[in-house]
Amino acid sequence: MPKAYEPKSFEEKWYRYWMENDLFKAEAGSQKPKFSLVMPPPNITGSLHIGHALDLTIQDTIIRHMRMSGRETLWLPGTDHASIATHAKIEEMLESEGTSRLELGREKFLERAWDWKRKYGNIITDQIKSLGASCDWSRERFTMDEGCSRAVTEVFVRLYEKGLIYKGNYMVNFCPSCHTVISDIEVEHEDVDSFLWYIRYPLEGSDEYVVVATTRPETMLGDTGIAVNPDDKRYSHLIGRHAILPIIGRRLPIFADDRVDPSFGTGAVKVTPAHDPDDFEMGKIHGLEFVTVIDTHAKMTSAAGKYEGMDRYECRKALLKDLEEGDFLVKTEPYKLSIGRCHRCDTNVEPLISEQWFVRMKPLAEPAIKAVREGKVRFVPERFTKIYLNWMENVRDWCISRQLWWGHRIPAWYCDSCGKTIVAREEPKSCPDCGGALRQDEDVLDTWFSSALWPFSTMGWPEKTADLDYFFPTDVLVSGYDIIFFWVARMIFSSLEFTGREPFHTVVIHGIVRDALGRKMSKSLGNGIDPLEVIDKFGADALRISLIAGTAMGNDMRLYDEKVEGARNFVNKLWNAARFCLANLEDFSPPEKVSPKGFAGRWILSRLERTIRGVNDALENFEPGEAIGLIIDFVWNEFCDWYIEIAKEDMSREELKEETQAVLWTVLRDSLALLHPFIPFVTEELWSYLPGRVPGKEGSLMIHPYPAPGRWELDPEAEEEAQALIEATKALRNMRAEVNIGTGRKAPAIIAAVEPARWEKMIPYIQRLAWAEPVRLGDMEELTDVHKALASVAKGATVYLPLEGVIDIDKEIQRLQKTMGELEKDIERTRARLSQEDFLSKAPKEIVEAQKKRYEESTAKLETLRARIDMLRRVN
RNA sequence: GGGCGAAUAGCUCAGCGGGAGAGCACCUGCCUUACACGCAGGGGGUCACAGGUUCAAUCCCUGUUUCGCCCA
Repeated sequence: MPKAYEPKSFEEKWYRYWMENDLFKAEAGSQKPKFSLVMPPPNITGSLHIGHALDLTIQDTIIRHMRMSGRETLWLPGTDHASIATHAKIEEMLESEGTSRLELGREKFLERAWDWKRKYGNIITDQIKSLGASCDWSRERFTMDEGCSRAVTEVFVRLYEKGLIYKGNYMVNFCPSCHTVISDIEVEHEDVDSFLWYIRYPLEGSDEYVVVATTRPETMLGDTGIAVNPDDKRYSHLIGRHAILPIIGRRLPIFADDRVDPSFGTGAVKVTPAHDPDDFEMGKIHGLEFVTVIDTHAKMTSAAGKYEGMDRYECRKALLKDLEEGDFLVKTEPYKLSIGRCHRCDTNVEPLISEQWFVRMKPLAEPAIKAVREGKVRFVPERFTKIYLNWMENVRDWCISRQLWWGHRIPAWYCDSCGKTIVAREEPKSCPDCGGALRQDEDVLDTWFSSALWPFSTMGWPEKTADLDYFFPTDVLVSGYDIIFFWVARMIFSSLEFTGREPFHTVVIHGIVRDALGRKMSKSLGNGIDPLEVIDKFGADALRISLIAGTAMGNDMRLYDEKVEGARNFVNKLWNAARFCLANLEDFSPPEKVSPKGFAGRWILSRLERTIRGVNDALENFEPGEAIGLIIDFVWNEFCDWYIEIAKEDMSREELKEETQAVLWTVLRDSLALLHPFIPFVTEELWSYLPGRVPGKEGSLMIHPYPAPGRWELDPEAEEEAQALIEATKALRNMRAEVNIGTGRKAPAIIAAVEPARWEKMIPYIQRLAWAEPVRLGDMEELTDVHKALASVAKGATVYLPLEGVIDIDKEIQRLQKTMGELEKDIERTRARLSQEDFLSKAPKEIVEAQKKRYEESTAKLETLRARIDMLRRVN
């Protein structure tokens, strides 16, 4: 075995081993209770980023824990076609080849896209493997594969037939750069510093004018009215009159509408029904003309007159110049305004009127709200429930069509002769009404329309399959809070609508991984951390620990090298602890039953039991950070720091050797098992060296039972004895450090105990742990005049460090007084508490008892110290 | 404008009604035959502020401040 943890030497080997032995493979219809998870499908365009690594690590921890706990587990992986992103990628590629999708045509374009998918689409799945993800690759799915596509069509047709999908002309968000409409939640709002331009509109048949303020002057070319608030006295005389649109010369009716905020600008607003959502509403109500002046490429249309062909911002510049020259521009003032940007490309979104497909959300949202309210779907942490409900309760219709080619093409056909629309599962040959030729809708569906079906489309829905029957509904869904609306919410209502079941009963929400400075990782900042590089440098297990430990579910976390380094150091510690154990287990074969007689063995097993209980509790509550923390603490600070050191002593004693071996073996075995869901590679590697491991795949740690509560005896007496030993050892080490006696250097020690008999067996350990030689044990009552020594109090004993030569009495008294000071503070607090009637009567019994015990122990220690100081003073 | 989260050691963060914790950093001493990716010892905190509930508050409630996020 190598002297240090070298992840590269075994990670690949074990993943291959698990795969070759089908250990990730789930069996539908198994006798065991099932536990299933679907993996949020990563994008085929992307490579594994640190957010995936976090998401996957949490899932793998959960699924491995459940698998070891005896469940038939399915973790279903797959990838997402990512309509916009992939489409853009292919277009980019075509552009670099000097061609374009329009030149190529739809069919050729799709061929290229599929080629691309086949070539690069699996990069990410291979990367997932390097993390150790134990998902069932035999069930891997792709949102555009045959089955998932059939589910999409089925869902579309059913919703359409139910009247829950409709097509219509509405104001939508158009991304001029992606050149497609996007849904409301794909628009990101940001406050930016801009201006408010005040423009003078002359009144018809008069020298007067009305001044309107606007944040988007270029849209004025499409103005078809002016609105004021009905209660605004300043403008009531203008209602019913007309203004003349500068430059264009259009007559604009002036009307009242209570949507107008009188405190905005001058209180009079220009109305551009074709380019603003509020104006769109007003335009419909007041029967205004709709003049589109900006097209889908964000260029000015012919209706913009001389500005035709200009980009919207170019037009703004030119227009403002013209307005100024024509004396129409009254003033410009700084203004903070909220702009909408495309989620994917950051381009300013353009509100446009366009004919698109929508999902009617209200009827679908209702059951989805109910399911969460009734606790049938539970969010962890709970606070995300409110976020979900708030969104679902105010959800607007979902625009699902996209002006792209890569994706699920909308199963709608139009008859050019009679105008009929046919929505069907199979392509119709001709118009059923008039027999005319049909043409399919050019658009594809929003990617999220297909991922919304993921939990059941992947299991074969709408067919009745064995997987669906056995593994659906799934149990848990793990996801980041950034896609609660995009994905989680949509899966819930889709599943309820089409399967009648909740897709999962628990949604575990995690935060996002940030850089060392707490910044969100982004391509533009270039601050992304590549998980593969981290794995290469520190190992997958180290990365996994650093993503899980020390963070609470739902909170953001920072990641940086020092953190991973710390995690790696723990794995190395485990490695070496195992190396020590194994080196001492060469002639050992596991016994039927392990029940140590010595206090040390009883102690560490008792601590192990407490750890097992804590870990199981934490995992049940989806607190993997808490769980791994408990194990690390146990392994490092109890097993390594104390038990192994004690075992070194016991191994040298023939009568204790066998028992000690059994304990070392047991604690190592259970620790590896406890750790396996978190750090699968190194634990499986170490497991393979463990005596008693069953050969073959049955012996894999992956399927070894997870340590469950009740495995070992709690032994408060042994814990107390160990505590006393540890305290005495620490007291001695402390005093030695005080007078610069280096570690390893032998120095005598004296222990004056209340019950010396109980300390006799401790002496060899104290000798070893505190480099004490010789150790003299005496009765506390009798051993009171130890001169020329430093003293410390431990539980039930005074510990002396005798020194040759003269000790500095004043300094020693000072040191003891410092300890006394701390004790006094504590005693005072407990004393005050214990003297309160209310405390004694109202506080729980255990608390009162604990306080009493604490008071007594502290007072005893204080008394000892006081006596010691008196003695020193006397001698002096 | 509405909602959510954070505020705890120099830094990063756990904890959360009864003794202020970890890792890193820092200081001191050690290559002690598992581990220097380590060992031993140490310093360091009015748990943001102000009220309230309680026998008891870092933890629960109310308000305030600062920062971050989501929604409109």
